[in-house]
Formats: sequence, structure tokens, C-alpha cells
Amino acid sequence: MLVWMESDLYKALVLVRGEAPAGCPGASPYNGTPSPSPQCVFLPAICAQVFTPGERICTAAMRASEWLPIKEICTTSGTAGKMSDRPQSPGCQVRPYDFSRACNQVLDQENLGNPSSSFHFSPMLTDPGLLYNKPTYGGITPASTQSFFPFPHVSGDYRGSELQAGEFGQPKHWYPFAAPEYTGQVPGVTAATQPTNLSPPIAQTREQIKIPQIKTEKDTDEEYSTEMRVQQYPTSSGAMPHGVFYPAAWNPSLWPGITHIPPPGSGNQIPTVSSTPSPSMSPSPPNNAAPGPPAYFASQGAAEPQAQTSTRSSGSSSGGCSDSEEENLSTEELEQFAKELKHKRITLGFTQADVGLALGNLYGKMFSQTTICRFEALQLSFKNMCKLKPLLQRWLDEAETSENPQDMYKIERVFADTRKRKRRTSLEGAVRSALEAYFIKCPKPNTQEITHISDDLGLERDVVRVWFCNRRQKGKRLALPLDEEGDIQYYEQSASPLNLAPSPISSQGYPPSGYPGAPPPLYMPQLHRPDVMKPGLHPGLVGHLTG
DNA sequence: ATGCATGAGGA
DNA sequence: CCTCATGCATA
Repeated sequence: MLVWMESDLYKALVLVRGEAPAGCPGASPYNGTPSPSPQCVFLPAICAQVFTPGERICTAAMRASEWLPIKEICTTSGTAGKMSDRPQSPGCQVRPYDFSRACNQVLDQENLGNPSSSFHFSPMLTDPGLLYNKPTYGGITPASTQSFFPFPHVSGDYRGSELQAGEFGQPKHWYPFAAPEYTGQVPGVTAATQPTNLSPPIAQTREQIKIPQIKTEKDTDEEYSTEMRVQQYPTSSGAMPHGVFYPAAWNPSLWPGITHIPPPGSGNQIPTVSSTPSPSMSPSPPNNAAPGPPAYFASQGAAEPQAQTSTRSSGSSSGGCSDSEEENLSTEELEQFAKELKHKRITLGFTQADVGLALGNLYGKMFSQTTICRFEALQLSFKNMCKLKPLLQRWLDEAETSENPQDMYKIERVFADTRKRKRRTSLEGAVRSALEAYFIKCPKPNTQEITHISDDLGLERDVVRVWFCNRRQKGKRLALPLDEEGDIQYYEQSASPLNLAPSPISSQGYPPSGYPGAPPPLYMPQLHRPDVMKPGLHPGLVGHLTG
């Protein structure tokens, strides 16, 4: 573990939340004291209060890449209340990995192709030795540190050049460095290469769309974006982008009988997650923000229709995830883990995107912020959760113990996005409502029906088709545990060809009175709830299903 | 955080 | 064509 002196903690701190609390003397980020990096600032000891135990700081005595966890000095969490994952204020970021992690590696890796400006600030690693002289890693030299990771490399076999288009061909947004304007949501690419994002302000896309209500984001009309983008990827293989590593072990089994086994005595007691800011096992403040009630584990059944309709609360998830890596998981375990992950991640100062990236670095298979987000929010299928959990678990373990968490991120890579992606269609409220209405009537329209709908709403068939696909998928994710919601309504799949009655929109200008902008209903495969619903229930019933 | 999209794999 | 996993782009 880390070896550090308490005194250091009082010497310098990082503005974890981007800002020091009001009334904190000398809270100014750059109050004259030299800081190891733009993100490390000196603050009076008194300011230690802004930190919460577990958070990481960088003392002046350390190097930019060395971050230590705050222990007891912080008992309050002044700003911990509601922080966003990403520090917003420039220069006050908590991105432990920022410099060092990049520089060390990037530089010696052939990554140079990209004269990305980001690389140029040199990380004051004047004395690298300091960074790696910890007992734990004794012997490791700075050089070797670059891609080292204590744990087993799941992917001894990076499929290096595999460069799967699917994974790497897309523009990824990722700001490994403390770019001043790191906005948090990873807007784009490094400034250096900020591409054409500058898409022409306008254009007329309407033409392709019959209805004015439909608009496409980013009006570039004709062409889908083809711009080149810079991608920053971790890489431990120099020239090789990370291959996508798929552990052969991923042996997704079908849906496990969803379980809800409250392991009574198990040390792993899991608090009831749903309702309250559950107590977290971690030492930090209660800000755990588990979004809503874990809403899934309910009907992912598609894969296994008849399996567990009303289960979800029984036996252990044997068969759950037959993944060599992970034992059988119960929903509780997953929920618990998700919360833990989120909490610790935030505590450690990592963003969801960071985690996804780190996984790529560690296992060769990276994930997007979206995926991590969904994982934390339990919005992935059970199977998927099971699959990801082991990876995240290991990341977490590593992040917690590593003294150089930055190492979890490495370099940046440049990728040219060659794929064209269809402009995202933005459906207007009324159209969405109409689709919802149709969905209620028929969650799974056939080709004809789709055509009908698309004609009716003036949408492209494909848009409609995809919408339904996504809607169904969403329905599954949103499915709430039956038990909990009691009367959740499940819309039955219209068995017969939709009598696509009147178009909610075109015929009436608005969704049928039945579902005025009704929130998405829950979609349940017929097999699950054969009898429960009938189209046309009132919106109120399904209202709670969507956020 | 989430809407729309892509693509693999499966009928 | 669907489901499912996943992600870009955006709210």
C-alpha cells in the first residue's frame, strides 16, 4: 500500500471538487505555492475538510503522478454532496492520471504520430524513482512501470492489431489530460485535432424528412460525418491499438433465474438498495446516489422466456453467469457492487469514462462511459452485468490499491474514424408519443406495420424499426421487479397484426387521448405476463416507468 | 443519463 | 428481421 506521511496531506491538496469550499482560507487554487501540476494545489490544512476519506490527493512533495488517498483528515465532505463526476473547473481537476500516465508512455511508444498538444506539458517527473519505489512494486523501474499491472493480465493475448472497427473505429472522446476545458462530458477530441466537429451550422435535413417535427441533430445533411477523429486510447502495446479482448470465458449463459437471495448471514449483507441512500460500505459520505431503484433484473427474460417470470427473488443465481471469472451472482450482489463501484470510483476521482478506458487498458477491452454508466445504474441485462462485473471488480481493486492509479490509463491513440454514422434522428415529443402509443398497441410491429407507422408519422422506416427495437430493449431494462411495483403494467404484445388504428399524430394531430404523451410503457414479452395487460390503459399506470 | 444507432449472431 | 451488447451524441 501507500506509504506516506500525514504531514504531506496537509501540505498540499488537490481540489477534488474543483473548488475549495467557501470560507476556506487560501483556497485559491494557485495561491502562490508551486504545485506539482495544474491540478495539484496547495491548500491550508484547514481545507482538508473538503475532502472525504478515500479521496485522492497529490501533495507537493509528490510527483504529479502520485496520488494518495486521504485518510482520516477528512471527516466532512463539504463539497462531496453533489458533485458531478467531473470536475468542471479548469485547472482543478481531479484526474489522477492526467499527465504522467500519458507522458511516460506515450512518449516512448510510437504514438507520436499525434503531435497532440496535450502531450507537451511535461509532467515534472523529475524523479521518477519516487514514483515507483514503493515496496509493493519494488524493483519496478519507471520504465517498466508503464504498462505494468499487478494483476493477472486477462489478456495476455491482446489481439493487438486487431483493431476492430467496431471498437476502435469510432471516435472516442477521451481527455486523458488535464485539459483546462475538460468539460466533463467528453465532448470531443483533443483540441489539437479537434476535427470538423465544426460541422456546418446548418443545412436542411428536413428534406429527407417528411415531417418537420423530426429533425436530425447536426445538420450536415447528406453525408454522415466522416471526419477524422482523434482517439485517445490506452495502449500498452505501443503501436498496437488494443485489440479487443474477449475472454474466452465469456460464456454468457442464458438468463439466470433471477435471484434475489438476500444472503442473510453473509458478510456481504446488502442493504436494500432501492429506496434510500443506502449505507454504503465505504467510509465516505452518504452520497452514493444510486439513481433509482434498480430497475432491471426483471424481464430480461427475452432470452429465456419461460424461465423466471415471477422469480427474481429466489434462490441463488446459480447458473446466473456462468462465467469462469465470476461466481454466481445474485441481483443483490450486483446491485451492491454497482453501488460500491460508483461510490469508490467517484471517491477516487475517476469518471465513468475513465473506468471504461481503464478496462481497455487492463483487459484490452474498453468500454464507453455509457456502458459504465449503465452498469452502475443497473441498466444492463443481467447477463451483461455478470459479464462486466469481474472486470470492474478488478479495476476497482486495482484502483484502490494502486499507488499510481494513473497507470490505469495510458496513452492516447489516434484513430481515424472511418465509419459513417447516421445522423442521429431526434424525434419530437409528439412523434415520440405517437410511437409510444403504437408501441402500446403493438410492441413488435411487423414490416407492414412498421411501414404503416413510418408513413403515418413521416419517419423513415428504419428509424421506426430501430425505435421499436430500442424501445423493446429499453422496456426490458426498465422492467421493474414485479414484486416491488406491484401493479406494474405490462403491455401485451398485440398478437395480431396491429390494427394500427388511427395514427395518433396525423389523424389527430396528437396522441390519442388514451396516451397523451404517456411515458413509455413497460414492455414485457408475452410469455412473461400473458395476461396482464391490454393496450389502452391509462398513462398514469405506466408513468412511473420512465424517468 | 439517455436517445438513437450499429453490428454480431441467430433464426 | 430480431435480440443484445455497446457506443456516439446529445439533453
